[in-house]
Amino acid sequence: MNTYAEENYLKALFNIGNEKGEVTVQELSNQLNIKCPSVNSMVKKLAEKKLVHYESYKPLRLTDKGKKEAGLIIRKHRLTEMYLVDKMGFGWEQVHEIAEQVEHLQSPLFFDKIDELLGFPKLDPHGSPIPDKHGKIQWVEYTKLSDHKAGDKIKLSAVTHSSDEFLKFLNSRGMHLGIIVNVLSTETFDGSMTVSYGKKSKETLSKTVTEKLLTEKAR
Amino acid sequence: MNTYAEENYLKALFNIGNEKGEVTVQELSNQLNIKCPSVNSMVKKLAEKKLVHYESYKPLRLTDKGKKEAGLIIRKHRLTEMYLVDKMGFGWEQVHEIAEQVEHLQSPLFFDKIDELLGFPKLDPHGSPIPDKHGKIQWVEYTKLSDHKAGDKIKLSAVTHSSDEFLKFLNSRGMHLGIIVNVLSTETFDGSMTVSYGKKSKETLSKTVTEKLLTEKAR
DNA sequence: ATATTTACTTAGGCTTTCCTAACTTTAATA
DNA sequence: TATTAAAGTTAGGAAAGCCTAAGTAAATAT
Repeated sequence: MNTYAEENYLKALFNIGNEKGEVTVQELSNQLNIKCPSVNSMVKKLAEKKLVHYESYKPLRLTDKGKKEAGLIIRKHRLTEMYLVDKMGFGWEQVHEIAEQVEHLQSPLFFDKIDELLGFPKLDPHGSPIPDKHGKIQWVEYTKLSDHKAGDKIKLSAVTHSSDEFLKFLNSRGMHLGIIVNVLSTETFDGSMTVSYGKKSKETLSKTVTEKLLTEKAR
Repeated sequence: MNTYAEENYLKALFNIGNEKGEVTVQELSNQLNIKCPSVNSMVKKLAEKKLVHYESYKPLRLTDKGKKEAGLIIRKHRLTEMYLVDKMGFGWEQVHEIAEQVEHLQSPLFFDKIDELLGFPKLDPHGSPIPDKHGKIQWVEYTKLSDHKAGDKIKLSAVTHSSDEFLKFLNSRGMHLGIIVNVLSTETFDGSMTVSYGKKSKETLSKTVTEKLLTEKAR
């Protein structure tokens, strides 16, 4: 069994690894708000537990065992988020903080029940895939809204960041998963994009926003 | 804010204090499975935080502040148990373990929502009172089944122990809160009691059991 | 009243997980 | 290529929370 601290490292390793491929000590340090020397020694400890491939001065990688254990923590996180939104009535901007704590609970019974009550969901409220019981993730292919061009008609299917502020921003613009977005124009200068969706006939979104929005072809 | 360990001490102090009035280092040690010297130093730490009245070689008592904070933890515990039973379909024998972990979550939002979804319950699934938002407990007057005599007709309203085994034992006998119990006879030799309830016309219960069952006058 | 048992306390140590300060290795730049 | 900057590492230390061994106070028994 891993400690609370170890679980947080595994999760961060997993998330950064998926975004950027390789994980550096410094990125882990930033993500976790823990200084590099501390990260360094923890990572060596995880290497001893065969959870991380570690070589001095080289980037970090999770082992298969590490990936599995990280996946199981993320599974608990995402199941929790889904439960909080679907069954308890929380907004998608409220659930990350709570799930961050609930994910550390040790009770297969509890999470199996959540899974069952939700009908074995495949995605969390932010559109992220929920790892299966073996910690395996079924990747879904999304394209960033920022990669689209005028005339494209796509469905908003996921967000890459679940911070409170970002999601509140989306709420204030009436944006939620499932909406159909029409790209009206793009601005090469700053990468901003003008779109229409739902009742909004014209909204301009900065690149900071559009690159955090993931889409699928509208069908 | 108190640590996880501190919260467990506060809770134990509160529970033992309510059962026995005074709390000794040794009882805390037993309850928490932590050796006396460790308990001693933690208790001194809690005294510095003004949560416990501490004098060398004297029994321990929670301060008002300590009682309040302990009450708030127990509130979270009992709200959680109620939620697990009422909203998630767990059995009353399954929820203690889970609530033991959930009670440490720091999220007023989460527990307020639970409270609301449950309709602001006053009792948990074991009949224990749920402390209010100020940590104050509304004591309910119960009498032990073991204090009753032949001819008494009472309602089973609470249990004093929520261990898995004890509750499974009650389940196996078809006993649950709310049943009306008729005391048929008592045995002075070993304190055992023969009762009828529901579809059971004759069941004998040992004193070990009857003194853990709390009753109200049946109306 | 003294001796013994029991309960509590002190002393010192260990592990986990974090820190700062001071290197060392690798990568980037001149 | 030599230098500098950046990233990673080692050394040493602190706080939390536990432990065992040994001592002291209080309660009990003789």
